[in-house]
Amino acid sequence: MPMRQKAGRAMAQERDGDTETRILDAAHAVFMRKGAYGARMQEIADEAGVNRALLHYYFHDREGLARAVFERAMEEMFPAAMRVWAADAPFEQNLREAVRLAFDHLGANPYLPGFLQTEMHVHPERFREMMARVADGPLAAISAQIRAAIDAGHLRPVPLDQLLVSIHALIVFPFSARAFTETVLAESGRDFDDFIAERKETVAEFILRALRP
Amino acid sequence: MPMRQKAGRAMAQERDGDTETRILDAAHAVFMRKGAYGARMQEIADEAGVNRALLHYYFHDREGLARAVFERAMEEMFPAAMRVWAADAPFEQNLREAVRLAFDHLGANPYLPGFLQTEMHVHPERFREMMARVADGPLAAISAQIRAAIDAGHLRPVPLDQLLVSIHALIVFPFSARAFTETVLAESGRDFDDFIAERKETVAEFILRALRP
DNA sequence: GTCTATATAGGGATAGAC
DNA sequence: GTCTATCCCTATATAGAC
Repeated sequence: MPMRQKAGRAMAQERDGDTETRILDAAHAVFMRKGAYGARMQEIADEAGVNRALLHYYFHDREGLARAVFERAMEEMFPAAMRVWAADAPFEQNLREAVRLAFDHLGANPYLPGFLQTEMHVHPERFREMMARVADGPLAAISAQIRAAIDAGHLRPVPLDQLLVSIHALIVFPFSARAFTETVLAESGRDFDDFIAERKETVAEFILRALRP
Repeated sequence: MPMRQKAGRAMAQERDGDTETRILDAAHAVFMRKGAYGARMQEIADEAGVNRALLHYYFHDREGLARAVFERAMEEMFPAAMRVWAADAPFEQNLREAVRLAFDHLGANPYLPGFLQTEMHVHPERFREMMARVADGPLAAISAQIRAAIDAGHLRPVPLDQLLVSIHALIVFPFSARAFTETVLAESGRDFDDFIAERKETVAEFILRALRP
């Protein structure tokens, strides 16, 4: 139902990219702040510097917009991970690299996990479908490497699905539950970015030690 | 602003508890499903078996209702944890017990983390204030025990805040990111409840191994 | 305390001009 | 492609009867 004719270049607002992209970027920004639910179409239009009606012209309705933002975010998350686990390096090295990469990406998009969280709660079907399309590759690659490392005796045998969830939990949770994290940090008086920078190193270590045979 | 005169007992709908409690329970149930944002007041009223106007009578507005549900949920979460960490047992034993307890509670309220997640995103101030009131005690108790165990040489020295976040991540994330978890489980064809039951045992083990000196 | 009926606002979506 | 103007619906919130 959404119609996207990119034909004749626009003339007016040439600030960054074409109008459709500007709207998408604006929607992304607002959704990160307010969530896909509490975001007002007006606010998105303002942020994009266009009229509310244009949002409907390009994305039909709020759902179309949410879906587009969601899909682009997912597509950006996983291909990067894909490359790491495709590498033919030892498990330990790949893990460290993947963790570092994930933290860099989330550090640059700290509200992404919260948004995805909400989306996955409101539209679990869409999320699963999307995951299957974009994340099955990387997940399979990680699984294969873990299995191989276990078989080779480098890692303690652990249930694969538990480990996959644990790895993601240790990376994503500090962001998705940011307010919780900050409560903990209030004690030590530490800065969130600081905490994340340190975590980038300690998490891989934590996982590897837990997996020692 | 919310007014709660519990004076004269009600006469009609006596099904479970007084009306205020029934409304609160209903709001809890609906919020778990739809989130505090997408929930309709009508749906809550239906679930409680009362009229929409009564919701306003007791809780003034949707925000008041959300706050009440949120506060009760938080107050139920942490006192239980409190008791465990107050026990004068070895760290390892307390950890296993606390993990088991947490999983039991979340297993019975699987959508609670998602709800809290959203609340903490939309009202970070309220969340922090609430955390300070209800969770600082338990957190301090855990911290003290970990520090003592490290000083005694039973645990590898690790940054305390990192560990606190990691422990909670490993427990909460599978629920808060349930759709993600289920995607992972789709591979192994396993059931969510099954996965959680197993996790109750493996997570403590995972943490303790990661902390070996 | 609990209901019915109603005021009111806010926002999503569309029609149509330019 | 982009804007203005408007329709319409939904949900919240209140007033007032019982």
